[in-house]
Parts: sequence; C-alpha cells; structure tokens
Amino acid sequence: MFDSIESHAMTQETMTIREMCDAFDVTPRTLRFYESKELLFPIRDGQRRLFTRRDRARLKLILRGKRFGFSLEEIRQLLDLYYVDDSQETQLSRTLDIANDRLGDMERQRAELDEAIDELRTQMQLVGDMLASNKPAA
Amino acid sequence: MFDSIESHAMTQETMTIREMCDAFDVTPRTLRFYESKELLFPIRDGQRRLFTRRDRARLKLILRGKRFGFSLEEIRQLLDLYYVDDSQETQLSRTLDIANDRLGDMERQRAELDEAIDELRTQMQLVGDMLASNKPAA
DNA sequence: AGCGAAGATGACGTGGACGTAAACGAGACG
DNA sequence: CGTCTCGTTTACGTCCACGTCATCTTCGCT
Repeated sequence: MFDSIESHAMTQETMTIREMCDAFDVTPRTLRFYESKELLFPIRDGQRRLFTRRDRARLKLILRGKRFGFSLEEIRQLLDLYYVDDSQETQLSRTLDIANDRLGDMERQRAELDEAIDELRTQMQLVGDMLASNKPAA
Repeated sequence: MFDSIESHAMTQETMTIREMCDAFDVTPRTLRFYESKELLFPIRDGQRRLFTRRDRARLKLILRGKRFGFSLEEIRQLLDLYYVDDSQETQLSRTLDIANDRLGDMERQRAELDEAIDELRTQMQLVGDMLASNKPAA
C-alpha cells in the first residue's frame, strides 16, 4: 500500500542537526528555534531530530528570506506556497494571490535596489575622486 | 489634491518633528532614536528639534536601507559616505571600503532576488496549473 | 562498566529597534 | 488666567531572533 520508497543508499535522505549546521552555517539553537516556530519539521529518531530534504529546501528559503529582510513569520507564510498539499487546496487561490502580491513586492524591491546600487556607485565615484585629488574641491 | 503637509513642508528649510512623522510615516520616538544613534542631526530651536533637508535626505536613505535589511549601524556608516566633510577625510578610504562591501551585498542581493523572482514565478505557474486541472466537478 | 561527545530540554540573557508611560516646559488661545 | 497641544527628557517595557548556560539522555568506544 505504501508506494513511497525510502532508500538512503544514494544521497543522504536525512541529516543530523550537526550536519545541517555545517551545511548551512547555522547553530543548533537556530534550527531548534525554527522548529519551535514551525518553519521546519524534522522527524524524530527517539529524541534526535532528523532533517529531511524538505527541511533543507525550506531552510534554504528561510535563509534567503532573511537576507531579503523578511521576518520569520512572513517567511513562514511564504513557505506554505512552496509546500502545498491537498489539505490546503481550498486555499490555493488565496495563496496564489498572496504570491502575486509578494512577486510585486519583489519586483518593486528590485527596482529600488537597482536605483540604490546606482546611487551608491555614483557616490563612491565622487568620493573616490575626492580622495584622488589631494584637496577636496570646495 | 490640496496642498498637503508634504508639498508644503517638504519645501521648507526645516520641519518639526510632527511634520517629519507625517511626511515619512514614522513616530517621534523613531526620529529621536535615530538622533540618539547619530543618524540624524536636527538643529535646535530652544528645546525643539528642527529637521533640515539634510535630515530628510538622510532619513530617506535610512528607510530605504532598512527595506534592504541593513542594520542601523550599517546604514550609519553608509550615510557618512553621502555626507562627507573635511573632518572625516582621514577615514574616507575606510568608509569607501565599507561602501564597497555594502555594494557587494546589494549586488548579491540583486542576483538572489532575480533568482527568487524566477522561482516564485515557476512555483506560481505550477500552482496555477494545479488549480486549473483539479477543478471540482460541480 | 565507564567516559566523552552529541543531542535534547528548559530557562534565563542579550542586542537591536523601537513602544510607552510619567513628568515637565513653552506657546497658543478663549 | 487656566487649559490644551506639541514637544522634551528619562526610563522602563516589549518583540524578535537567537545566545548561553545548566542539567539530562543516549550513543559509540575502550
């Protein structure tokens, strides 16, 4: 009846907390914290956590979201978009709307980022010129 | 469209704390906090703060920096690049280094943002297809 | 059997970025 | 004149995202 085959011969199916920490450069505390906030759902071998590919994919998205300045709660909601199952089907179209908004956010952020990069480059050029000439032009 | 605080006050030399709050959608506490952290330098009329165009320009950069996920301290260092005076000249090249680091951050963020936008689009396509093909028979 | 390392579970601490309340001062105004 | 509103300072409180002990198991190894 169970057609899900679990072979841990090829790539590692699950990872320990330490392997995760090494792979993603985070602390155990961080991973436990993320689990407590329901961003990760490692399975258990007795007491010990075992992180699946799903957890790894989610963690990757979490860390990226953080670099974009999202809060963990915002990220948690976004993650739901990537891991849809039938139980959420009724909310799919709502999810899609959220995703569309998020996409708009990202594109706006990209535009602003482009502008900021441009400005910073310009400013650095100016300052660089100032440094080049011995005396700043009053 | 009437002459709002923005179009009126923004053209003034200085603005009160309330005008600033209305114009930038921040609280007084935030502005005082930024001053205490030396991100803003409002002049004083007795006790009262008066925010100059310089403060407004800086605040704009501060808020943008925040949207990019920079800390106030990182932003403070960047701001020095935009408002250079002779007294800082000796630290200019250090400032430039910091700016270069931030520029790297932003460019990486830009690349990552592109990737994220792409992935999100893909994911939305998948979800959209699910919605289309999985319609209930009613 | 003993030991150390890895991992778990509280529980308290911390730094950043403000929120919020208390108490005060200075103009504006009816 | 008293009262209101705006603003100030001081100071404690809060939320988030973990850091940092202090125990407590549980493996793996000698």
